[in-house]
Amino acid sequence: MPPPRDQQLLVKAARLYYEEGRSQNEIATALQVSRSSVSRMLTAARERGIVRIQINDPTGRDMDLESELTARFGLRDCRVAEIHSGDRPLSRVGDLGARWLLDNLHPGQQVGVSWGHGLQAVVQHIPDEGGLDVEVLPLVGGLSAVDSAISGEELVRDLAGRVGGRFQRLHAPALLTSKAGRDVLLAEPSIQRTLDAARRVQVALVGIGSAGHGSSASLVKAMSLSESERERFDAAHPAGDVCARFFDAEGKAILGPTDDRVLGVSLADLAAIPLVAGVAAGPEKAGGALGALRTRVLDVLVCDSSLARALLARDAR
Amino acid sequence: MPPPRDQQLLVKAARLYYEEGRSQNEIATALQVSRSSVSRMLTAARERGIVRIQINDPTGRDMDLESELTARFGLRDCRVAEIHSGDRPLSRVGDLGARWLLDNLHPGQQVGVSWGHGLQAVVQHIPDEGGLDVEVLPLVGGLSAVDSAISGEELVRDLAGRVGGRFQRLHAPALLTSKAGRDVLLAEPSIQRTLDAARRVQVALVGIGSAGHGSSASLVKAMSLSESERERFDAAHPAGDVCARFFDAEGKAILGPTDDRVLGVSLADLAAIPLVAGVAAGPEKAGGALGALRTRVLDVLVCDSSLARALLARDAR
DNA sequence: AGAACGTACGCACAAATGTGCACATGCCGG
DNA sequence: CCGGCATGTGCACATTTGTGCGTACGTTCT
Repeated sequence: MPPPRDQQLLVKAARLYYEEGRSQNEIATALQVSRSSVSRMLTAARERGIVRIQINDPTGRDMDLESELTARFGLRDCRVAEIHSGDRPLSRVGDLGARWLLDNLHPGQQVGVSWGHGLQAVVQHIPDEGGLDVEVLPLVGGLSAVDSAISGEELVRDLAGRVGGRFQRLHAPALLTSKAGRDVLLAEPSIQRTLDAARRVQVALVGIGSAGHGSSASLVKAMSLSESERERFDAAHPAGDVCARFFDAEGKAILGPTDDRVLGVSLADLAAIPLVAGVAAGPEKAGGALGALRTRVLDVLVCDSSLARALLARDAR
Repeated sequence: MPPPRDQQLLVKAARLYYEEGRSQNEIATALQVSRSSVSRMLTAARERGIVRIQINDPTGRDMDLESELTARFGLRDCRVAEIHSGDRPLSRVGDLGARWLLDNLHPGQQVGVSWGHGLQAVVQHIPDEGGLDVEVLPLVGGLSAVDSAISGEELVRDLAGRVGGRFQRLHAPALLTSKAGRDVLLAEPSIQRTLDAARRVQVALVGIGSAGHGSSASLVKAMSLSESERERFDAAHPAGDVCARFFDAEGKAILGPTDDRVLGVSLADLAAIPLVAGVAAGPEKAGGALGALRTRVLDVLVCDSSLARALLARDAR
């Protein structure tokens, strides 16, 4: 057999062609092969994945805000939906979130999701094509108390259906009325197993709650805090939550009874996940999103331009 | 001014050309423009970054081991140097590490580094070309007690010089003989500032120490532990360290006196950094590297094939 | 309004690229 | 040892792609 196509040579040809922009003729001379070989080598390089061509659609995105947010908050990636009057921000953010997820989720991986309107919007915008072979996991328990439209259970199943993957369920509520109650459930092998798997996902997609808005408000109610607990919680100045884990405006986790009654991954667990994306829409979420960014748990932010501007203004130095 | 080239159309053309492999003629018909316009649109798409072409050099890498490690330990990326008899593993790993860093470090970002032979090898393999405009920061204090060849101070300066960026110094030792001593230094504004900046880097590159080998051994000495402290430390079964932060074989951080005397970022700080890469070479590092992977602080591993195989064997399920 | 400019378009031609074919080379199995 | 068989190469030709030029159209400035 003749020597298998020399990888080294393929790489060299690809560099000359795609990076330095030389013609195949020049490359042929430089590498001492015929021009037609160069043509074939480049084809081989593309086929073998040595050359990767990806297209990145900036339509409807505000790249300036994206790079400012990326720099300011040390993010790995950022998607900002340009909102024109009349647009439904949530829908545009959902679209960008869906595209981000499809760009960053690779076959064979696991992905964890929380819940919320933002997440729901993302999942709705994922085309129902299947064939990705990923596993979808819930990062927190179910929420019966909150608006049923945004239940996590559904979201996990719907997402798995659309991308064409498997999923696991977490047969437990997200919020318990006591730490003891939560700990009993945590001891359940099936719950432990799912939660352990959730901690090991490669990609997590979470909604960002903001104090007093949407589910964040309902969450607090569902914990049925005593008066003193409630006071203690308020004294810590909660700014928002991710996966029902609250933090203040500086991004400091708020522990104590409110945290002990949550069944789901912790903020530290999230920090350990290689790629965590937060989704939020609307300037009223600025408080929560700012705190979330400062927890440094998020690697990626998907939001709309008005929220982006609010974040940059509030974080002004 | 006529409306700027329709982004939407550029994207559509790029998709048809690069993803579906249609000829420019077909695209011209489909989009109702002349073929020459299609040619120009594609050029524009490349210039505006809508189409990105990257080449990925698999030379000297074992892609099979890479994907196995990636899957097994939930990494975001992995580079495994194929070692043939006679190669110096460290040199090959350094080369891959350098290439990884150049692929993942973007202009305007900050990068944090620790120290060690592995890091030194990486820095040596970075071509002295400059023009990247990044800032290099030390993640831990200096090490005078350990082999001077691997001092972090030098590494930071050398790396900054090669990539052509700025750097900051941490005017303090990594290891103190008491927590009080460290806390005094931590209170220094200049030190606090640098360390704060180090916590905010977008990319971190760290060496992985393994208990009893290389600098890990010297580190313990330099802390001058009392007998009881030493016993307590050993009882926790240290498997290795990253940035002088020790952990056991399960990846659990080892706190206590040994940890309190370190001046540098913590494991939790590292977990919060969006992209952390660990570098290690040689199968004797398996213990430390396995623990490090299990801390889930690392997003990326750069190693050689013998270490990769040792890791997979030890982690067998 | 009209000049001056910048951008985009199509045509036609030149240059670059892809590919069918014939042939070389190393390996295997009878 | 010799005929497949698989892989790689160069040649010649067909197709595809890039680009200079003349033109059209909208914006801005005078």
